Order: sequence, then C-alpha cells, then structure tokens
Amino acid sequence: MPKAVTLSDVAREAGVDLSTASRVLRGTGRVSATTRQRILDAADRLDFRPNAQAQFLATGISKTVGVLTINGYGTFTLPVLAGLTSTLGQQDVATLLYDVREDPEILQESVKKFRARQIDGLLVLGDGLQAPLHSVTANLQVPVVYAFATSDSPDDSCFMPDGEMAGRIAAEHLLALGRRRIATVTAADDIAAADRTRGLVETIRSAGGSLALDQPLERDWTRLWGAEAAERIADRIDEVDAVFCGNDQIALGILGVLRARGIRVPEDVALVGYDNWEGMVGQGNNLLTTVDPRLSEIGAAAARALVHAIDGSAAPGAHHEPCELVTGESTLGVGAAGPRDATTYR
Amino acid sequence: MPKAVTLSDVAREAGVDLSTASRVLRGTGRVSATTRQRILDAADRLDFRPNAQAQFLATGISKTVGVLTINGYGTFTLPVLAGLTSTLGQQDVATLLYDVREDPEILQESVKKFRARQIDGLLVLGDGLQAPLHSVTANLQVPVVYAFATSDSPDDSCFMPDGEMAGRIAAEHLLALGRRRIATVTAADDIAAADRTRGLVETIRSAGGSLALDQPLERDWTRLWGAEAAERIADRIDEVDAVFCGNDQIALGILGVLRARGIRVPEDVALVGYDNWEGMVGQGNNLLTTVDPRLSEIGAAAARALVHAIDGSAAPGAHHEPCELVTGESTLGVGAAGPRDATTYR
DNA sequence: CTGAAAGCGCTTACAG
DNA sequence: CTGAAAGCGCTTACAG
Repeated sequence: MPKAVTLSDVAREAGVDLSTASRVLRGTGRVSATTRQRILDAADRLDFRPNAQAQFLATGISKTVGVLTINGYGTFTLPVLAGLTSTLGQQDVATLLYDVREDPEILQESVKKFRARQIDGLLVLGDGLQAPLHSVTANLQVPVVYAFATSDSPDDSCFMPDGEMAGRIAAEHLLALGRRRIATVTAADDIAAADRTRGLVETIRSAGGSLALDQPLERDWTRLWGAEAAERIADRIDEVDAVFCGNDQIALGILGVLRARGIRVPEDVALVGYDNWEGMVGQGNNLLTTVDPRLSEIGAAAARALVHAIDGSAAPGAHHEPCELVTGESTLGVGAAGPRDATTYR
Repeated sequence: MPKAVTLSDVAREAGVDLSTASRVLRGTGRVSATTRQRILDAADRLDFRPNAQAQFLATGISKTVGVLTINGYGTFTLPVLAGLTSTLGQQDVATLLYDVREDPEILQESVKKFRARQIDGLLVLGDGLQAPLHSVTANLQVPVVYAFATSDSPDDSCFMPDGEMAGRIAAEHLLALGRRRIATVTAADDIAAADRTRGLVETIRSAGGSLALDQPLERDWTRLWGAEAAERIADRIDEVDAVFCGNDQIALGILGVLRARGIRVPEDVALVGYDNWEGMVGQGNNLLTTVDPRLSEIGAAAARALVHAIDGSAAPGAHHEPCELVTGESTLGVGAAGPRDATTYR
C-alpha cells in the first residue's frame, strides 16, 4: 500500500505552511495569486486527495446520512431507495441503512448507532401506503426528511407521489381521446387511492361531466378484484367507455375479462392504470397506458431536500412530486405509441 | 446541540487516564477487574458513544464501502442493491454509491472519490446479464467483490444466482408431479438462459428422459415470444405436458395462449417460470409456479463476503447462490398451495 | 496494570 | 498575505 500523499506533502512541495495550503485548497481566505498557483500545481503534481476522515474530524461533518427503512424490500420502496442512495452518492455523501420493520426497539438501536457515527441527517423511507409515520424528528438533533411517507407532524419535510395529479392526467388523457363515460376501479379505505380518485373526479367535473357508474368501484389492489369489477362493468357497458384503474394489476384483471366478454379495448373501453409496472419490470410491452409515479424521483427529491436542510435551508411540509403518463395500447390502440414513448404532463 | 460526551469525560468520571478507558472500551490489553468495572459504569452512566470519525482517523478504517452500479435502477438489480446496503448497514458499514452507466470516465472519477474517502472495500453491482465485467480489482488497493456480475479475472470474488440449480429444481418439481414430456421456452444467446436450460436438461436425463420437442425454443425474454412459442406447442400438444419458461413474462404469454386454445393449465400442461416476478410486485397471486432467484440474498452474500475480505479472509472465485421454488397454480392447480407457500430445495 | 505522550491528517482562530 | 499553534476525539506503542 503506497503511502497516501497528505496536505503536508503538498505544502512542502510548494514551500509553504500547510495552513496556507489548506486555505487555498478549500478556497477560503486571501492568498496571493502566485502562492495559490504554486500550491495548486503542487497538489496537482502529487495528485493530492484530502483525507476525508481527517476533514470530518476537524469539521464535525461526516458526509454520511442515516436511512431508516420501514419495508426495505418492498417492490415500490426499492426504486425510491435507489433514487435516494444514488443522488446522495452523486453529492458524495454516504448512506448508513437500517431496516426497521416497524420495530420500535430497532429504532432506538439505530438512533444510538447514528449518534455514534455523527450522521449529518436522517432519511426515513416509508412504504408509501401506511398512515402517517410517528415523527422521529424531535429525537434527533439533525435534519430529518421523510420519503415515500408522511409524518404526523406538519412541520416535517415529506415527499410523496402526487396522487391527485395522477387522477388528473389520467382524466385529461381520456377526455382528450373523447371519452365521456369514465369509471374508476380501485382499492377501498386507502388514502392514496382516494387522492387519485379525487383528482380524476375533479377533472371530470371541471369538464362538465361526472363519474360513470356514479361511484368508484372499491375493494382491493388485486388483479382478481379487477376481474370481478370488469364483470360488473360489462353488465353496464353502455354507461362506460373508459376506466381509470387504481393500479396496473387491476387494469390487467379488467383487460382480461373485458376481452373474454368480447368488449374491445380501447375501442369500446379505454383503460388507464397506475404504477407503470411493466416499465418497472423493464419490458416495455406498451400494453397498458399507465401513470408512472416516478418513484426514484421521490427518493432523489428527498435526498436533495435533506442535503439542503443540512446546508441550512430546510423545506418543511408535504411535497408532492409530479407523476407522468406513459401511453400504451389500452388507450391508443395497437401500434399507436412507440415503445416507452412517455408523454409528460406538468 | 448538547455537547457530546467524549472519552475524556468517561475517563474523568472514572478517575483514570483516557488511554486506560480506551483500552477497556475496546476490550484490548489487561486491566484490573475493578478499574474495568468503574470505567464501564462511567461509560454507561454518561451514555457514552465513541465518535466514529475520530476512531476512523486513528485507525485508518472508514467503515464505508463504495458501491459501483452498472444499471442502478434495473428491476433486477434493485433487490440486490437493497440486500447489499441493508446487510452492510447491519454491520454498521456505510455505503457510498455511484452509478457508472458503463461510462469509463465516471469510473475514473469514482475511483478518485473513493480514494479520498478511504473506503475499506468496493462492491461492483452488475446487471446480472452482461458478459463478464472488466475487472477493476487491480486498480484499487482494497478488496473488491462483484455482485450480480462476473468479472473477467478468475480470482475475483463474484456472486450470481445459481442458474443450473434453477433448471434442476424446476425439473425435479415437474418430474415429481409425474410429468415426463418437459419442454423449455427461453431466450437465445444468453448465458443465464443457457445455464437454466442445462440444469433442466441434465436433470431430465438423469431421470432417464429427454427434453420434449428435442430442442429448447429460444428467442427473447418477452411475453410476446411466450405467446408465439405457445402456438407452436399447441400444435404439438401430444408431445408436451410441461414447460419450463425462461422467465415469468414468457410463462404468462404461454399461459394466455394455451388457455385461449382450450388447453388446461396445469392439467394438460404444467408451467414453471423464473424470477418470481409476482412475488416481487408483492401480489402473491400464486398464479405461477416459479423459481425465485432470491436476488436480495445475492446482495447480502456479496456484502458479507466483502466484510470478510476486509477482515482479511477473502473468498475468491465464482459463487452461485441457491434459488428457491415458489409453487403456484400453474403446476399445482387452483387452491393447491397457500399464498406464498414457498418450497425450498437445496 | 496504568499513565504520559505522540500521532492520525486536517481546519481555523490568532498573530504578525 | 502567511505562519505557528491548538484542537477535533480517539488509538497505541512506550515506559514505568
């Protein structure tokens, strides 16, 4: 292991004190142009990399943040996590991850470990569904940001997908295609589902219409529920020419039954899903028109917010990140859109 | 911000020198039982957490590892990444992630940043498909482990799913169910596909049989290919009573066409997929019997190997992590297996 | 068994 | 504008 070159090496090479070298390398304090150049050259020549650990000790900044994960391996949290860590990595900050699994004891453990490690901030990664998390902000003396979760304290900085926007862009797309009898099939008793439904219904109302079948059809997130709902829709097919589905599973369930009953998609009934599940799995079949929540962007936004908060400018409150419509055959028909031809609404 | 308690505080509280306190707290060197106890009590009373940054500087260990990601947001790399970071987190080591996107310049960049940060080791996270990665082991003076990838240097420590085992347990399951005319539909020109096929064929041969339809049907990983292959199978239905599919997409494509043509699954043809894609998406429909590559375990195993390598005991060579059969309706029929009732083969 | 001292590699008032 | 010094909080030979 070749001895690493240190700041003293650079100082000696440039013939100055190491405090002077430190100043020019951090760009702080006045230094004469020639001295500065000499030092910069020396650093360059020696290919100097400051020892981050030493800097951390001297400055009290660790350039590492803690990440607390509620359901670390959840399909939907995975992209958020990747967005988090990769954005943090770009900013040169490391990540110390603990999977909490809603176990309060582990939480205590983690907080202790975090303290030892002098983390600069904490990211709490939820599962995107649950009720508000109990705020841990007060327990720490570093900034906290909640990603894919909300906290029960209104001053906390939280990042979530914009469910209302999802409903809105789905409605706008369907209305633009001339659909006027838009129904929705989704999960019951779910805040996220309710947000999407609200965005949908409000947009339909603004256009002078109302939700087809009067009420949302609500039960759960499964393909099976989609299939059953499709039977009901098929029985009242005159009243429906489009369905916004709570997720892609439901959409797929509906698609299968509708086709089996001889109802054409999208000619008779257009379908819009949510999750961009195919996109996630990298297939790009373009079967379904769907709303992509851009989960990795949720993580990225939360990470950026945390870095800013560490720098002193917090962004308290709930933030809803924009989603994106990804068009496919279930609204445009076969061959209408190129593969992964995403239309972005803002 | 309440001043943190330091080792000197503990030493003073216990009435000893801080070097002595350091020794007992790290469990190194002989110290009398009573002194030891006094120090331990003091540390406890003060709730002392050693400043990790200071320890790092003093010992030269950073407790952070670099992670280089080839395709950071790939559906299949996501669980591996989560397995990595979470296993590392449990061991109290932080993670510094850079997404390389096969860009050699970024790689150089990253190596420099890693050097500055004194990382203890490096994890290279591949995409599970590509040809061997170019080994970067020689460029660093810290241990390197490749996860979900192989390197072009045979001494490197690499962790991959066990593709042959996947084919084997699929075959064993189908044979156990009495199937004797097993075909396979998979991708062409793909090492991973070839491994699974080999495991399948060898197991069938050991049982005294041979692959149905003589040859593997090979093209790509899409559902569309599954559907087309299913047409061919349907035309020669007498020769086939089971299909091992290269992935779940293909399986789903086959399933749809077979049913549309009045061929019963699993009664006439049993289907086994690969990826446990449904499981990934958290639905647990149990529609498909499939082989779960346990991707997060790949990451976990690689992380453990890296930690061991850092401690001095490397595990060079290619490691194939066991996969797992997850049974579903496509081989056992409706209601046969409970939800996510996984059968583990070893 | 225990203490006094040097050192890890930087940063940052403080003088001059 | 630049240098000498103290300090960040620990670890670890080295004496005694």
